[in-house]
Amino acid sequence: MDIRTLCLGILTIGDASGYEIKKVFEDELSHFYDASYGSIYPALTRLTDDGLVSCQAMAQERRPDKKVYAITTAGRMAFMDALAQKPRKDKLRSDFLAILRFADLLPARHLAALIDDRVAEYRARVAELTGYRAQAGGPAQQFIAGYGAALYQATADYLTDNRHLVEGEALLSTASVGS
Amino acid sequence: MDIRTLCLGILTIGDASGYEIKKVFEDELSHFYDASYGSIYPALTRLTDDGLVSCQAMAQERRPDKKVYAITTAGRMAFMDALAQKPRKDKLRSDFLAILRFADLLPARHLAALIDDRVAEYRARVAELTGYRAQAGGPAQQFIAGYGAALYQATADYLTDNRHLVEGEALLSTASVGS
DNA sequence: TCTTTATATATCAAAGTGATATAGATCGGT
DNA sequence: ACCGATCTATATCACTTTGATATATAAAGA
Repeated sequence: MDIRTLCLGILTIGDASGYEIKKVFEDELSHFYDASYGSIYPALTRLTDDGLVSCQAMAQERRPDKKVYAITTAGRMAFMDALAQKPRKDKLRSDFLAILRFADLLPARHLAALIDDRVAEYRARVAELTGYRAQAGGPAQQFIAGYGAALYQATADYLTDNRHLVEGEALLSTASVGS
Repeated sequence: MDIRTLCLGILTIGDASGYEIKKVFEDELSHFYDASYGSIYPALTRLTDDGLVSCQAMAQERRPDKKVYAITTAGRMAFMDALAQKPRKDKLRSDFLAILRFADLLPARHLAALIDDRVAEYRARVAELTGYRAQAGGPAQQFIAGYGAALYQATADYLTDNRHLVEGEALLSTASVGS
C-alpha cells in the first residue's frame, strides 16, 4: 500500500486538494501512516496521468490555484483491487526503543526523564483519541481511533510497570564521577 | 536515529560483519526497527570512511571474504552523542489498518478472514516473544521483548473485542448479488 | 538428485522523507 | 497599528531506505 494508493483511497471519501489530503493523513491516519507533500503531490500527478483521478484547477482570489482532485471510475476499480491485496507486515520504527536497548550507556537521570516524557505523552494521546472517538464519524473511524488508544494505553502501562528493568541497567554517573 | 547510527550501536555490543548485523536487526530489533542490506553495507562503508569503525577482512576458505567491523573510540563517542539526542516520534506503518479504514468497500468474508489471520498471527507472536523473553540475555533485551509482547497482546485483544465495529460496515456481497 | 536454506557482499531503480522555497491571508497579542 | 505566528496552497530536491536482484559456495533436507 503505497502513498499513491492511499491518496486514491482518501479521494474515495470525497474530492480533495493535495493540501487537504495531507490534513487527512495528519488528522485521521497519523498514528498508522504518514505522508509528506514530497510524496503526495507527485502521487497526484501520476494518478492523473494514469487516468485514475481527474483534476480541476480552481482559480482563487489572491491565492494560488487550488487543484481539486476527484476519483474516476477506473480509479475506484484500481483502489478496490489494491484493497484486496494481502497487507504487508506492519512496520514500527521507534527511536525510543532503540535508545532503551542501549540503556546501559545512558545516565540514569536521562533515562528516567525519557521514560517519564513518553508515558505522559502516551497518556495524553489516549485522552485525545478517546475524545476523537466519541465525536468521530463512522464506525471505521471510531474503530481506528480506539485501536490507537488501546495501543498507547497498553504501552504506557507496560512502561510504568517494567521500567525498572532498564533503569536498573543505567549508568549511575554520580557514583563514577564522585569516587 | 538512522541506520548508520544503529549499526554503530550494534557494534557497541561486539564486532560483527554486515551479514551478522542484519541478523541482529531481524532477531532482536525486528519489531521496532528494520534495515535491508541495501542500507547496511553502504552504512558500514561510510562509517569506515569516517573513522567510526575499523574493518578487517577475514579470508575464508571457499567463501567470500568476511569483513569484520569493530567500533573505534571515536565511534563510541559518536554513538553516545546520538543516544543523547531527543528521539523522533515513533512511526507505525500499517497496511492492515489502512484497509480496515475502508471496510465499507470490502466483502464481509474477506474482512473477517483478514482479522482472523491478524489475531492468530499476533497471538503467535506473543507466544514467541514470551519465550524469547525467558531465554533472553540482558534486562534491556527482556524489556524490549516484553514491550513487543504487550503490544501484540493488546492489539489482538482490541481486535477481538471491537471487530464488530468494522464488520458491521462491510459489504454484504451476497445480498447485493442475489437481489 | 534437486530444492531450499544459510553464509556473505554488493548494487540499483523506485519510493519516501524532511527541508526548503514561494506567497498572500488571517489571527492573536501588545 | 504593528508584528510574529499560523494557515492556506503547491512545488522541488538531496538524501535515505527499500525491495529486488546478482553472484558464489555449502550444507541440509526431501
